[in-house]
Amino acid sequence: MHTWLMKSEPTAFSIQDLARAVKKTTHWEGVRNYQARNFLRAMQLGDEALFYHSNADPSAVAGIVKIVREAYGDSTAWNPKSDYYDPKASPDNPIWSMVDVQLLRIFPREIALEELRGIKSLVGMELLRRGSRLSVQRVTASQFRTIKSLATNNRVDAVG
DNA sequence: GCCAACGTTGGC
DNA sequence: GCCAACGTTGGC
Repeated sequence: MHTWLMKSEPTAFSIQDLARAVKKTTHWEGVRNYQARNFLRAMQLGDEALFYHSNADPSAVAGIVKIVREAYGDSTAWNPKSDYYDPKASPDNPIWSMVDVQLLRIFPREIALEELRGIKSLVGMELLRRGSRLSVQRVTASQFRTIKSLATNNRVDAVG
């Protein structure tokens, strides 16, 4: 199993929106960056991803989702009415991919970006890199574990 | 293939 | 709302 981090602006789609969705599942549509798309394509059934609220107050990791369908063509790319429309894409040549994710858990408390920056074992994490913008990122197993335990353990020093 | 211009992301 | 960082576009 691999672990990932996926960003969403909560004003567009929050983890609470996912909790309300049918089967707590959604298409992760609209990724329009090649590196992020390639990560989507590398995802395998059962992989887990941190759900990150970007451009939020505060920006924070809010929970965990599971990949329940591997990459397939992102149909919003050939829908002229979609915000994510790409005239170069078509059903025969999707260009862009999406996966389906299902909510695993909403953390009892969010882990804000500022808090993550204070955790020694997370130094070097892609999310914390200056200028990091990638909306789908790889996360190491140990980074994933650290953040998961932070969410249920207030003793930050225990894992920092 | 270089690189300036432009658009977007996202923290602050 | 500002703006740094980054990716993409397109002229040459």
